[in-house]
Amino acid sequence: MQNAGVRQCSIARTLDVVGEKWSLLAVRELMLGTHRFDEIVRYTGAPRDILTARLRKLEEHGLVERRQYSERPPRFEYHLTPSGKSLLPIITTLRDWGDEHLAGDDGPPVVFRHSCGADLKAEVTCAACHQPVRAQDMSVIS
Amino acid sequence: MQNAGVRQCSIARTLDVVGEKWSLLAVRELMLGTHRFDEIVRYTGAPRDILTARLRKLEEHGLVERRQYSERPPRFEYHLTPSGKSLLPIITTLRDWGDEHLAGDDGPPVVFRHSCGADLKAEVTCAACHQPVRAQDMSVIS
DNA sequence: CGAACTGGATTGTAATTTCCAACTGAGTAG
DNA sequence: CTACTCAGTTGGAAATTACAATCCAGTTCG
Repeated sequence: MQNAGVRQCSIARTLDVVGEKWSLLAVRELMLGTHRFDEIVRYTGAPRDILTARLRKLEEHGLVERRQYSERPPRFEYHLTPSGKSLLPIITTLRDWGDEHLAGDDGPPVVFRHSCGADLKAEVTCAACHQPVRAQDMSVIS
Repeated sequence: MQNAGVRQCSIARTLDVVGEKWSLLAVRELMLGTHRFDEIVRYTGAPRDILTARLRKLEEHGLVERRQYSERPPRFEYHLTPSGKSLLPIITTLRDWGDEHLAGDDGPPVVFRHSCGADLKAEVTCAACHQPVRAQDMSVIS
């Protein structure tokens, strides 16, 4: 047997679906309300053919829905499914990490507004005790 | 000017650092307490040369520290810096999404234990109102 | 009417990256 | 002396990506 020892886990499985360079940026755009192919191309900078492939893959996995909004000429829009929308925590934690650790010397960050009125700054908390989670507070169960 | 319109944001910047296939898996291993090159190779399944490149890149960006723990023979260990440890929310949200949406035919092997005693299940909450964040509760500020 | 333009791709080719296997070098164990 | 380990490096094939050009079916402009 080869490949023995490779850790099978949800992290790896998730990365297989959304771990490629342009996938999460496309998801970002869809969350931001961009739904047309050409706009996603423009705002992400992705090569058109790669973006096509990524959108198809996201569709296959049920994260994205391709909706025809015009029959003649055939025109399509891309929308996140509930499954795709639930990537929000991933997007926000990525954004927050970048905000904190990479110089935002240029351009306005992507800002979400939460329904409570504040700009959304995510906190990761423990579902059991509701305290913010820090690396030093956790250990591994092998 | 070309490339006009590409959205500059923290999400893209973060993905430039940790957005490649093997980077986050290497970070996962380091969080799990794996610190030796060969072990990381074994547990992630990454090609050795690619892993070398990824670790170097993470080191460049200050997420990983390369420590020599034996001079003769020369032996090294990799450790997360505080900056690297702060990727925890990203890792946990990726894991949680996978747990929820991708068939875990073989259980969720990577489990963190929070200091409160519970298995860590992350919740993303709004730092202002402390309510869990859902996609429909947020809007975009362009 | 014809010309240019738009959205949504597909295709072809070149450049780049990835994968894999083999090899290196400095030891250590038997 | 031989085998084995760690921590990579190297070389070449295979796969993926980038980028530009093309296509098609309308729509709008003049």
